[in-house]
Amino acid sequence: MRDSGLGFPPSRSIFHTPTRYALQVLVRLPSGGTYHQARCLAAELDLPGPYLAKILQTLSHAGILESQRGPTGGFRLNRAPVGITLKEIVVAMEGLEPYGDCLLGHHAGQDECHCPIRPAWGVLQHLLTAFLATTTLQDIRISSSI
Amino acid sequence: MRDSGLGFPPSRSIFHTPTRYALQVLVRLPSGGTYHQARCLAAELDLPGPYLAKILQTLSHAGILESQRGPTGGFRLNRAPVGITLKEIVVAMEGLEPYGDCLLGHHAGQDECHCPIRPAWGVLQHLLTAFLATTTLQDIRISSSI
DNA sequence: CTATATTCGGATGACTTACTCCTAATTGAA
DNA sequence: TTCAATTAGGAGTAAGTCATCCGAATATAG
Repeated sequence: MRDSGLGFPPSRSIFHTPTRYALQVLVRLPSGGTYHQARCLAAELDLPGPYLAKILQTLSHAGILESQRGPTGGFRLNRAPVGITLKEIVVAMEGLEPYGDCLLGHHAGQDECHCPIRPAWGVLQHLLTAFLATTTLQDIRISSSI
Repeated sequence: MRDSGLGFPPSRSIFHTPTRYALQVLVRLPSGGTYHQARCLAAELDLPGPYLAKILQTLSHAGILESQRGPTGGFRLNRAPVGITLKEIVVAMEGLEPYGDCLLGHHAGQDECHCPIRPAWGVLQHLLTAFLATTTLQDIRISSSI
């Protein structure tokens, strides 16, 4: 690959790293029952332990996970998977909903930007936001839970 | 907005900043004629001057722009706008094509990942890549060029 | 009550991204 | 030929992201 001279990364992901880590854990967490320790989850998914603990803490503050300290403590889902959308997870991890801005960087609202790229991009933008808003943990759950 | 404790940004854009700057310039550059100086382009678009110059340099290396030094020098499109796709611009600025990876971070090819999120996400992923590959500068040109 | 195991939360360090500055190299014009 | 204007390109700075570490708080088990 050519070097642009600006130091750009070799790949682009649609989500930030903490969001991907959060999703990897959430799709494997069983819907109820006992608590799961951050360290064990990190080991099973081969993720950096202390960093994942922070992420679980963030999800806990957002009301997506429930935490318990002490022996037999850990994290578990705070609600049924059918009630947790991708959008809620992304907002919890990254702040605002992604795809809100114009492709060119205009900060107008989703339907207020009138630059020529909008007719084509607007359709995709609405599909993306709908995808995040309607897809729940129930839809992307993994059968072989931890 | 709540503080996640991880220092996440207040907004998410689908492209990196240099890519957005590049697009802002490219949609306004007339298809031929004289050269346009980096400083003037930056002033008109209210973008950081020396940084935009670097970006124009990158676009020049990628064969999207043509550059000329000295008085009356500057930058101009190297080809007809109909032949320059969004994908080419993004690849020039960011390296690889975005949206190649799985939402959960699996690095398998676009059709090789079999995690449960794929059926829903795969459709959107193909729409996005098609959007980037088929949309050209001709489609998003701005009438009131600089 | 004590010891142990776990989350909580702040501080800190590396690495990446965004941006600036300065010195060449090159071109056009007087 | 000389000078001024412009891009070329590298080093350097600032802010953001990713990740680790450590002590405090809390809950369970004996």
